[in-house]
Amino acid sequence: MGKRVRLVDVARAAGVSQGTASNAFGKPHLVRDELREKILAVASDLGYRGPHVMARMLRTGKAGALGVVFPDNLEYAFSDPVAIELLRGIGRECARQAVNMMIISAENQEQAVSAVNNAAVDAFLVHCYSDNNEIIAAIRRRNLPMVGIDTDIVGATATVVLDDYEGAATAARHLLECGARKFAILSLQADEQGQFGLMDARRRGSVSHRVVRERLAGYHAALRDGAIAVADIVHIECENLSENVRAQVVALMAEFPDIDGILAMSDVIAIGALEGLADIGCAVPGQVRVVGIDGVARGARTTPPLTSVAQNSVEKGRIAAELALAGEDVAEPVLLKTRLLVRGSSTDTTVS
Amino acid sequence: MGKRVRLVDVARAAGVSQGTASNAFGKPHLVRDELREKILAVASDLGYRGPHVMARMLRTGKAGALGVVFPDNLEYAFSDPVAIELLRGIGRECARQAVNMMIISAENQEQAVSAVNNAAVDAFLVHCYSDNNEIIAAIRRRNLPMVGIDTDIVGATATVVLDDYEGAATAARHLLECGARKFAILSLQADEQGQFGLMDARRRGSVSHRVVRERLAGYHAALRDGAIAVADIVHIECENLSENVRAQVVALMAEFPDIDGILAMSDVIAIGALEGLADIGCAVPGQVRVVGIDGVARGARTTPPLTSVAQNSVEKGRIAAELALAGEDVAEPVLLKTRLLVRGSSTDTTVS
DNA sequence: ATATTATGTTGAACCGATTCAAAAAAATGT
DNA sequence: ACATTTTTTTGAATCGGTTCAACATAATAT
Repeated sequence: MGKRVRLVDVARAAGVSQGTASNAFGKPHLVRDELREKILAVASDLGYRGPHVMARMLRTGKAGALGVVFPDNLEYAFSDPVAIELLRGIGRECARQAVNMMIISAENQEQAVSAVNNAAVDAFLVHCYSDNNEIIAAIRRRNLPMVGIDTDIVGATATVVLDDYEGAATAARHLLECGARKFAILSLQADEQGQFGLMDARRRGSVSHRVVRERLAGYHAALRDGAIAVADIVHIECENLSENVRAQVVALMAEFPDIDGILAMSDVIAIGALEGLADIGCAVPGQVRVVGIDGVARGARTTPPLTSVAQNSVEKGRIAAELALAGEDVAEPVLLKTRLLVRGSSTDTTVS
Repeated sequence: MGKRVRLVDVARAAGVSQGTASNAFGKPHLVRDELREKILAVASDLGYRGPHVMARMLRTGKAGALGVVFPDNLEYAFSDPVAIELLRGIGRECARQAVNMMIISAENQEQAVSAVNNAAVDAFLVHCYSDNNEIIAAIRRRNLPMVGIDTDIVGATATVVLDDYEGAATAARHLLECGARKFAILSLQADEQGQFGLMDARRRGSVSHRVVRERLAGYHAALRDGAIAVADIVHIECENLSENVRAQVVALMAEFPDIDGILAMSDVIAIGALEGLADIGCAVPGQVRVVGIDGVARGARTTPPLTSVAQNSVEKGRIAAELALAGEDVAEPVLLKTRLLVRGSSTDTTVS
């Protein structure tokens, strides 16, 4: 049970100063070849395992890691297809910059705060929907670069968001062109708690999640331009889980059988809607037309294939990671463009 | 641009020793309430951000993080459904134990070695298929607990694997019962390089990936019991990507039109096979029966739904994380059981 | 041969906490 | 009032490196 061999032990054994021994490992070009090899040989003899990671971090102040936080829901990060794409993009940029990826994990708010406080990282990436959050406050206290994804966090170094307004408007315009006149909007949850079911005007007026607010505004603007009154739209707040939406849509169609256009704020929701419509034998796109947002891979395999306003989540994650690691303030949010992906759930004509 | 406020500054300003100031943060019960509140107040006034993470790590030697390494293929970790389930399980256990999850990321072998060397973690989890690897050597050098998933790593603290032999045998027995007599085995890649295409007996004899070796043995044993000669089985080595397998299967059926049973070593491969069979209008399960391994969610939605030998990858990840964080040597590999999930790709009778 | 520049090495300061034996203060028992 | 026990507080040692100004040596220029 000998003690760990330290750099100073190596230096002594090799008869050099500690500074030189350090350079032999960290800045090899500063040490004469012959001497460096001797030092390395001595180190190897002594069983030195190389510089102690934590000691190096303390001295240099660099952790070599990017913190990734999903405050809303942590298990969720590994089940939602969009979150996984985000992670893939983050991972890609981390690999490029030779930085590790620290996923902050916790079971509850309190634990998350201490997880944030104990994370040895150089910057934080936060994916969430709104700001009023203990965890965000803890991150802010760390005084490290912090980049928000899909949300405006007050005091963030940078923010990366989808052009949600325009994306939603595109979806709505598309359904109008396809001939839909009676719309249902299947919203993502509007705030931390979520009140699933019919969404009245008051609730729509106090949406705290940026994504939901913007998409709602985009839908409404486009529909108004198509001479649809907002009051005639049915709004439903959904959990982002296909299974739950499926049942909600069955109920929705029972109550409002004349609905012929469904605007879903995510593909997961849209897929749930397709399943629900299939359950009640409702023809898509014959009777009801459906369009989602995200453009997830699975949408290509549903029956009918899902029309969606696609985003590039991998790239979103990558850019966010890049900005976080750069650490420089970016005043304006980075706005990512969407792309309409027309498939069978909105119109028959484009059967490939 | 003042310097960072340190604990010693707080201690001085509050008129207490540094030790007491430290306790006020880390071991509150050791400090008189009144005094602790005063220290915290002074700290807050001075703008102290709380104990420096890296300094604490250096002193205590605890990183509060679990390293997760995917040496074979890093982008892959976020695209393979099984790997994601594994990550979910690891995340779950990390959350339970209030430990963060450090994903080691790198673009190449060399970078990965230094990523491993720079990771401030308390233990490593390695998911890969074989041992002869620079990265594994680097991890071993760190002298931290190391748990292998799906592979035997020499010198690992513990190993968690599927009961691959029995699982494969189950799959083969099932197809025999369904009446298949002429078999193709679609193998995962056999070693680091992978030689995709027909797999001759020599190559089958020198498989370095444990998973492949075991599953092959399991298939063969069961088929031999069913009076099928190994020489009559067609072996194909596949990349674990549905798209590639799809084309391989089209070619396979052209060359061996009498094949009526396909044993796929993963569901991703099996799904590719279903697609390829659909391309050439081959009836499943009428003409060819297919069974995969893994039991991924998507298998429930293919046409026909995929029969598979299911494993619980989430639990596999969770157990591995638990063992890594415990850090105690476990001599025998932990063997996880499989469960046959009969669906439409192997037999018509069980249409639900 | 001497001045100048480039290269290699040294040694002490520093990064910022936690820990623990010992001292001080407060509480309890007789 | 004194001895004993318990609770608080202290202060210095320690974790294990990296950095940088200063010094020494070697190489090149004049």
